[in-house]
Amino acid sequence: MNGNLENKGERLKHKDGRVRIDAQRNIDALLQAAIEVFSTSGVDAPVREIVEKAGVGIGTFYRHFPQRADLIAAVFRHEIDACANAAPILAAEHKPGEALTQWMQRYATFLGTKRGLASALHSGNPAFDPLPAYFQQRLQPALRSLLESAAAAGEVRAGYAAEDLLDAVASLCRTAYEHGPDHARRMVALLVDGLRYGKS
Amino acid sequence: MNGNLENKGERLKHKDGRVRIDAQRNIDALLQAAIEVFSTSGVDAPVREIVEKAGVGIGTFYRHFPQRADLIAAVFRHEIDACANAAPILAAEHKPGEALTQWMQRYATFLGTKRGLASALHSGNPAFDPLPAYFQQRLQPALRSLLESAAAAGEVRAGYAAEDLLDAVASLCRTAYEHGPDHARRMVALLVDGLRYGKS
DNA sequence: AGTTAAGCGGAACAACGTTCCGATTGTCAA
DNA sequence: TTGACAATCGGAACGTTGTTCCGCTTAACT
Repeated sequence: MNGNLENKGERLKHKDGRVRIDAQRNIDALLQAAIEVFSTSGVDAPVREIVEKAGVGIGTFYRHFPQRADLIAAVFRHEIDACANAAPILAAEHKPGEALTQWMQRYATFLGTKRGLASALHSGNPAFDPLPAYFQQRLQPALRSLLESAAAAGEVRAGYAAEDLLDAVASLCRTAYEHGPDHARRMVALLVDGLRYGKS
Repeated sequence: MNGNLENKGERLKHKDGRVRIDAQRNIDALLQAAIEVFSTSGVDAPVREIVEKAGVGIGTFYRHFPQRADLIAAVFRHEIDACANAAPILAAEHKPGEALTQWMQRYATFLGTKRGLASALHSGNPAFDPLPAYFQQRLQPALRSLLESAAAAGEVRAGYAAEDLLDAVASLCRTAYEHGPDHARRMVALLVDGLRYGKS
């Protein structure tokens, strides 16, 4: 996770290709405020509440996020990034099997956070269209790397695709979270232990 | 399905316990308009669009449905009633097994219509709280009656609870409708044929 | 027919997403 | 350093929503 929460993609600004520092500062402030407000008041929170917490004007908001949904999509991308970036960090701090276990729980937590966003994703708004692809593109390599390391170390069985595991945990969490977060954690742990079967 | 779309439950009006006929006429018009507008523009259609189609004022709307969600709930209840009331009619017109088959398709169609409402149900609005119970209370006896008749006639196997079948078809339709309405119909037909196994 | 309260209609309010534009300010050339 | 320009900023203002309010109308009973 880099310092700039969002580089505004590849859009070029001003004379050459850089973004003005005040603009970048406001973008960061807006994203940070949105993360906090969304977690407290949900994704339906008014734009004015976010801009107030960020300390910027409404016009500034709509300059960087032409539609409300663009902000939600940006927050979503940011959280995907944070989850994906956690993989190499965990891999460096723990043994391969333990890193895999912890990342799976991290992923499950992310899915739990995303609950409010799930219905927004299926709202048909075009702003959310690229998100599922981005989801796979970022998370799949992250998990695959952990998976291969753990398999190479002989801590888990090989032969399970990252894509399938991501889907399995996602559908597991969708129903499990209705029985409380603890239940979801146990089910995910159970799944990962299944990968360990016959190895430890 | 009776003439009055809605009797406003057990709420008593005027001197004794009756509702003024102009009020009842407007309630009927509003519900009828809502059914049409919801099927065209979805459940997010503006209140003003509904009252215009019904030919009444906004004040009249909010007199009978204090919140927008109350109208949605009333439409939902009405469609549940229509589905439940179809059971005895089908039972009178067809042989028990055929009546069961047709009602299941009728129920599946109802579930398809309800798609837009599904997300509204999980929105946390208290106006929708009593709906799931009403759903079971009305549909369960309707199906049980058809089921017992068909079993008594030796056309299907006995021993399957109405509640379980309702849930099964519901979850079947939730995923099947993403592959087109035809697919959902085939899956439901397949399930009912399963009940016939060894009988025809 | 007269009385009364329920019902009616729509202007008006509050909150929302979004647009617009004059004032501000970062950035580059000289 | 300074000037000039364009990107950026801020918030007033617009259009659309759900909802409230209240003077007028009318069904229903005596």
